[in-house]
Amino acid sequence: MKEERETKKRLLDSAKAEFMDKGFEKASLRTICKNAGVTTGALYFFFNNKEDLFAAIVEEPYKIVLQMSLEHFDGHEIIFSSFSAPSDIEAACNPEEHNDFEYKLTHILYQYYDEFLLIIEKSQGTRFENCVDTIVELTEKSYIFMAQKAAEIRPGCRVSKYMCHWITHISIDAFIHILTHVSDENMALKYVKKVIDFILNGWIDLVLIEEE
Amino acid sequence: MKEERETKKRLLDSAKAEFMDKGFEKASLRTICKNAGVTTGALYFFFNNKEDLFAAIVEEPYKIVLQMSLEHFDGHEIIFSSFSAPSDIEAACNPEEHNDFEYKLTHILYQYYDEFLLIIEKSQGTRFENCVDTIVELTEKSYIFMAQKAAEIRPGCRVSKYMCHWITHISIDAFIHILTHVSDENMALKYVKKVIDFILNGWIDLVLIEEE
Amino acid sequence: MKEERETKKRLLDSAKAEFMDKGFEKASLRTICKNAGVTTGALYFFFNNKEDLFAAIVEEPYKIVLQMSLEHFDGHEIIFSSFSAPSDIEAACNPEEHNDFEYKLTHILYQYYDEFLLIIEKSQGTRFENCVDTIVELTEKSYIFMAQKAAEIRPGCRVSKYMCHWITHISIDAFIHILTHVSDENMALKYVKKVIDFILNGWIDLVLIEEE
Amino acid sequence: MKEERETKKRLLDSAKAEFMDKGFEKASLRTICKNAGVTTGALYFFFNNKEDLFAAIVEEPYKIVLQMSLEHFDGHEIIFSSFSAPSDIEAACNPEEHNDFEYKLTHILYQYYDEFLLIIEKSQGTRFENCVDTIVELTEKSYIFMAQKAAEIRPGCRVSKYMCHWITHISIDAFIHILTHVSDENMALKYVKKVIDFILNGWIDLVLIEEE
DNA sequence: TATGAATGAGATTTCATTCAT
DNA sequence: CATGAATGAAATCTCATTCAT
Repeated sequence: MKEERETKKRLLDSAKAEFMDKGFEKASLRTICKNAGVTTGALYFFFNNKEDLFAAIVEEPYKIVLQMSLEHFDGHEIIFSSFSAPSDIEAACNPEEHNDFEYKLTHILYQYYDEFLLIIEKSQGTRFENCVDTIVELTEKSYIFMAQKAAEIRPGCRVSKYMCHWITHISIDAFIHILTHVSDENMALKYVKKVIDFILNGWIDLVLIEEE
Repeated sequence: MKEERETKKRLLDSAKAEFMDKGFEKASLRTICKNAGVTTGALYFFFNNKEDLFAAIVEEPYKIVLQMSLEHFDGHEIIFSSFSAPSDIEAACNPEEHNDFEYKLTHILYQYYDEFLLIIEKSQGTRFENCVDTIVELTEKSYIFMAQKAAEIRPGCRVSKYMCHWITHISIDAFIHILTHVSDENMALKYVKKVIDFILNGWIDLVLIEEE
Repeated sequence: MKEERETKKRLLDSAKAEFMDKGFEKASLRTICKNAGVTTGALYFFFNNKEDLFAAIVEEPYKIVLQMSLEHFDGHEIIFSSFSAPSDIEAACNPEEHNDFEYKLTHILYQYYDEFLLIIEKSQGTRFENCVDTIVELTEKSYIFMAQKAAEIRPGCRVSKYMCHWITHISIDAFIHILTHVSDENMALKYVKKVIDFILNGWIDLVLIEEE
Repeated sequence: MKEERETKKRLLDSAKAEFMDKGFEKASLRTICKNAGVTTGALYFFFNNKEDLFAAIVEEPYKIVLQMSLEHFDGHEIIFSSFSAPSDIEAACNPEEHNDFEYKLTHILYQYYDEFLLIIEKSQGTRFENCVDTIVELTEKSYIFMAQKAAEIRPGCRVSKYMCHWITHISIDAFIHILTHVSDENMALKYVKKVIDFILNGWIDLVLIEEE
């Protein structure tokens, strides 16, 4: 029993190192098995194939973030739906409101540091290669929703879909950039705050276009 | 003579399609040759190896952009060096000043649309895989230089290296995002302008940190 | 278990035949595998690469001879160091003294007949291609040492390094010549003896030069 | 006309360098042509194929040596045929008698230094790969003839074919060894003399076997 | 004389996966 | 639970040679 877990764990550790080193596609199952001290056959007892092995490493952390995001943005929409006065939007753009989710997200990212690096930088060739896009799409809806609310209040303005997409993209990309460039979580939190400020400050003018 | 060029051109076209489809590493020389209607040996008459073939497609466009950027940022530093009054920086941040370079750059990117897509998204495994980083590094110097000038004028402030890096990153990344999401050059130009406005508006507050 | 060994053995046998036939470089792994009745992939389960396959055939016999030689010549130098009278050298040149090592060597060579033929004549392109030179270098030291002792006793004489090298070369080459021309071990032994006599009779005059 | 010769000469020079560097089989015609400043097609105007190119470099020097040897050994046999007294053989073994041919041979070898190195060390895969054996066979006849004459005079003795072969082998091999280890012709001549002395001194005892 | 394009067969090596044991 | 053998297809690259121009 113990040994069983041992072997599986050794395989996962070895795989993590190999995937991190070479990326999914160039990683060699032979090497993974050799470093885990088992033969290739053993690997196929625990995992169905190469991608399954990769998934066994990254899937859980990814699901956590996905779930967190879904819950957050679902809540978001409910709040936005009740907006009526311009001041509501301003309030929603108040950075303080954001700290909670973004900080929790940052914490998760650093908790599963290796796993998210794998998803972000080494997942090409797996079903995780578009995870970031998925998160972007999910986040995008909120931005569009908020932008539309803002547009209703500012007459003569319409929402630029593309700019909503871009601002979402850099919002998510900021987390990735910080994760891949800053190893200390506390430092990361400061940068996250700075970036949020920067984005919230300017985003409305960016996504709203004055009709000609 | 004509046929000669024909074959090389057919190979380049076929290669472009295959690289675009599968990326450099997964692209198959066999397939490229088959689609070009020649044997693999023929390919090696024109190109030394797989990477050389890739380079034959993307090198020239890349060199153009690199050269353009070098010249632009060299000129930049000269201008910045002469700054003395705070108003100079404000003037430099005036979006109008930027239009020239950024618009020319955008034009080049769309002129060699396929080639830059290859560099950006399909060059992993070649010496072009870090081209974007190279451009970022090159651009970063200007941002840092400008930020330092701004810090001299605002007492009690210092420059955040990381934030300079990030703002450079999203500046360059914006071009990439637009190129990969917007196929019409005129539309792209509008977006470029919007993004520049957004960045120039907020960047100084982002890169300057108040000393505690 | 049995089959396992069977396949590896079949591969080694097939490889031996192919290397013998075409030499290392022109030998085809395809052919080796085809004749062994397996796919090329199978070969790479047992051996890392072409050279590893070659080494698997010849390494052990070579190590035996190398080890034997090292031990023999180490002992040699100890004996020589104690020489004082001219008669000691004469005694050392007594062919009877040599029989032991040279006969054992001959026996080993014939025991691994094919393997040594491969090393001697078919190893170009492998790390074994200079094995003979290695043995020559190793043997040469003894000749030089003995020659110097002889020179001390004959005043007005000095040692010709080149001639020491040449006599070593033909000493070793004699074994190779016999191995490649005489298939019967007993016959070979007689020839070895004859050759040793011939060399020992004349070598001192050959390697010593009268100073002018 | 001049250019024509120029091209052919450049090809030959380039080929000589490449063959010397890589040996016949690993030499690349592409490289040879590139270094000669012509295309592969041009090579095939002057030479029929790779081997023909090699032959164009080494054939003449080889023919000279072959012719010299044939004449020498033909003359030899005539002389030997007239032997009757034991003293005749002793006289024939007098090293002075040999100087003439061996010295002339040495001179030729050094005159075409590169070419003979090619034949000796780099001709594997061409029809010249057995040139040395050919010369040995040719020389061997003389040794056997002389040995038989000697045997007639020493009753109870017979000739060892193998030993005749070996002594011939080292006689020829000595020239090769000197050529490949000594670059100065005058030094080489001294070594040739030494070696001839060594061989002539002992060879009769070597090739004659006392009948049991 | 010489070019330059093209052939076509060959080489070694890598790899995820399967399966009987 | 794990072994270890084996598959089979694919990969890039090299090369001597040919031939129309």
